[in-house]
Amino acid sequence: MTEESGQFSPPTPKGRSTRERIKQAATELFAERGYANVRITDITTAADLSPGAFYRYFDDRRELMLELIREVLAEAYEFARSPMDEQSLITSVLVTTRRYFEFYEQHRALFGLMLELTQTDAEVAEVWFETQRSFYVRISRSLQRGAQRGLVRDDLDTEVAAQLLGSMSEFYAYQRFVLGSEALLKFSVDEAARSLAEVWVNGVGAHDAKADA
Amino acid sequence: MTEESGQFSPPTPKGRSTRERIKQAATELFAERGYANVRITDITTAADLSPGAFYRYFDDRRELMLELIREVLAEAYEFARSPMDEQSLITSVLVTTRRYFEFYEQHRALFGLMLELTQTDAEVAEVWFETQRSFYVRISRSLQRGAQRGLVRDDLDTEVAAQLLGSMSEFYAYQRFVLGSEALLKFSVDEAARSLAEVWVNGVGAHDAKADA
Amino acid sequence: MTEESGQFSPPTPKGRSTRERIKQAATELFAERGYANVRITDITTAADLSPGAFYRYFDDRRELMLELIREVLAEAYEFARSPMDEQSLITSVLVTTRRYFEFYEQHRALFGLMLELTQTDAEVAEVWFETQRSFYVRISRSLQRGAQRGLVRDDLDTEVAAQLLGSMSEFYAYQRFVLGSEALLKFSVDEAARSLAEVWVNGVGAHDAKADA
Amino acid sequence: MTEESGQFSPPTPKGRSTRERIKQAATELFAERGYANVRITDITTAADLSPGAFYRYFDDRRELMLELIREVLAEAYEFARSPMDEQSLITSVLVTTRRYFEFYEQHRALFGLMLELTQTDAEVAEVWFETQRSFYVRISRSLQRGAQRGLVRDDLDTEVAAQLLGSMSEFYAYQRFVLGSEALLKFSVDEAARSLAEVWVNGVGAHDAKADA
DNA sequence: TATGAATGAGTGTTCATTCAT
DNA sequence: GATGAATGAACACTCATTCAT
Repeated sequence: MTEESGQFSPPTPKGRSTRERIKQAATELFAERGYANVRITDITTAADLSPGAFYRYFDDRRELMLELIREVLAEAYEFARSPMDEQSLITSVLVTTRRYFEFYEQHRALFGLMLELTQTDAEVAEVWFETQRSFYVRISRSLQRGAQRGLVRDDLDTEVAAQLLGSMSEFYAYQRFVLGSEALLKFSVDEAARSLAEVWVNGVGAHDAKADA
Repeated sequence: MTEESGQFSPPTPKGRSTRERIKQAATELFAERGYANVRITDITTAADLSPGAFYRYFDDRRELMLELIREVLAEAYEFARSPMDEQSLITSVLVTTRRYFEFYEQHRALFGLMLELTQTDAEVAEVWFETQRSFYVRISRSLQRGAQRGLVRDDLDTEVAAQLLGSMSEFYAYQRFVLGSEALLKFSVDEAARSLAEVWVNGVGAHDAKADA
Repeated sequence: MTEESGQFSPPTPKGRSTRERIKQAATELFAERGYANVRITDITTAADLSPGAFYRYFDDRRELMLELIREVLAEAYEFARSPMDEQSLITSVLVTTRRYFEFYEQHRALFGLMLELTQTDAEVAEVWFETQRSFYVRISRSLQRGAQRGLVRDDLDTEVAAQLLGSMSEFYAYQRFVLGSEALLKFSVDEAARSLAEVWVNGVGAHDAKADA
Repeated sequence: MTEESGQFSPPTPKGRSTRERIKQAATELFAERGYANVRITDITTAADLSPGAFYRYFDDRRELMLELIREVLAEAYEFARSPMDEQSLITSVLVTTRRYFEFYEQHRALFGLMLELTQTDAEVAEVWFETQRSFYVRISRSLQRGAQRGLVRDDLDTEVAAQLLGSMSEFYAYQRFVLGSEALLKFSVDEAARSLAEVWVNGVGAHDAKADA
């Protein structure tokens, strides 16, 4: 009656599978119609359940949504913390970018959800920012290492640069995988990843720029 | 019965001012709470009107929202079409970026609205994409001119590059001005603009990269 | 301010013409969509007026409707009181029926209105019943005269017969002119009138029926 | 999204009984006040339900109304198709008329509803016309058989006659049972039925009319 | 005489949520 | 664990009506 902390863990296998079915159904529906346009009964119907069943597993739609987002961001966080390959800068960036795009595409439903809700839901914003931070930190560190080895301009503010470069990847992925922006579809994901790596590496690389000649 | 297309144009000054008041109130409320959390009566109350008054001027909340977004994007479109200064590449990018950030900050309420809704509302997506396209075209052309003058690498795919660079600016602006992301606030807008211009120019500039040495 | 009895009589010619325009527009709209589906603004729009103008001439929609119905029924009442031709019974009935159908067709909009509203509006029912009564009286008297001359069965209850015969004409007219019932359209109005007169005259006529032989 | 055609069929007995309660309550209210003056909350209140419950069983007021009318007309249709007694013409007509009046009186609420709405609702008109058609066909056939046996004038257009005679019965019933027209109440239903049968039989019977002597 | 802006009560409808079965 | 009936607050939207201009 009065238990209200944390998420409900069903004791039986049947219960656990039902809970998963709800999450699965919700993910698909959110992707199709957006959070605002999905009713709880839509979810239960899609999961082949009665309306009442929902409340055995979640308090409300928001709780379910938060759980979904937390899960994907936790995975992304791990992803961001995995060791960076000690290859050449451009290869390294390329590999990372490709993996990132793969991950983003696979979870596009939830990334879309996140972007629909960050402005409105402080908790969504918070978990997202936290994950971003870990990405930015990772990029920033990588840039610092590059600077030490003379591969990266040493006058570069690695923090801002990391934010900018991260933004570029994330927004490109958002537009491509979530919005399906036609303009971007002219090029393959791989071409985009390659261009991105080039711009990135050049953007921060040490060299004799002629740009302002 | 008969399709009423286009928007209602009040014949009297009083009507016109009321219509504007509604738009103003709505913009503010959308910014504060997000589209999904604003009721029509919230808008009319904020505009000091009775609920019914809304429907004299708009069919529904969506129509109003679309008009707001269309307007700001039309302005942005003009902005994107204004001639690019024939200065040095980096100065040019810097100036443009600053102006873009200014514009974005000033209209952050509506850009936020747009990002909340693109996934859900096809018409929002469409007008936004169209505006983006004009930005991308502009950037792309500018890169081509740069390549002809030897300022920009000639092996660069200017279209993808334009999309990537545009993405970087837009998402940075979104995170900074709409979400108010703390991580970004460590640096001033001007620093960000400067870094962005540098990364950008270097990213595409002709030079002797040492990155892969 | 406090004048509230009877209907408003506009002092100026312009006012009078506007009042008529409203009545005209209302009649047409009621015919097209039925009373329940006509808004006051529909009427004023059709009459090329602003919503407020309506209230200069009528208290509300019901008052206007009642006036329209009263007018047509007053005319019908006069029609019912006009002297019956002293011709042969069948010719007389035929002529009357034809005239009745003509009148009904011409005013089908208002007869339809009446039938939509009698169940609901006691005043409509009352004025209609009164008019019917005068029709029934007339038919009844005519039957009595016929009986005196040996043209009509003398065992006939002329009152009930009058009601039945009146019902037949009125409902036929309603179905044909108001509802436009397709089934009835197979025959011309004239054929229907002729058949009606025959059935009628035979139905009440003195004769040696073989029906129950 | 997907068109939900047909009516909702509650899976449990409780649901079925609630659905019936709504229909019952609606029928009574429509009879009392007319369709236009019955709110959905009036119905749910009368059925001892909350407003929302209505929508579990019906899409809107119109759907409910259509179902009620369809049901009564389906029953009437069966009634009209039941075999005609092979008695003397007048007895046969009398018996049928009495049964028809009984049926009409019993369902006066819905016949009233029908007449309020035929002008406005094309679907109501359609189902009504169809039922009428079956009545007319039946009368027409009966007249044809009578003509073959010499009981009915052979110069009679049985189709028009059937329409006229049907109209007479139907409208009489409408005025008497739905409107409760005072003028008609002077005579008992039985007297009316008898007179109607007489007029009817004489109206179409073979005989030596003196009417035009 | 006419306009059109504004009102606000009234109503239909949705949907998260509860609960008896 | 699951159902589905029922609730009722919330909200969108309509439209008769008033009134300053």
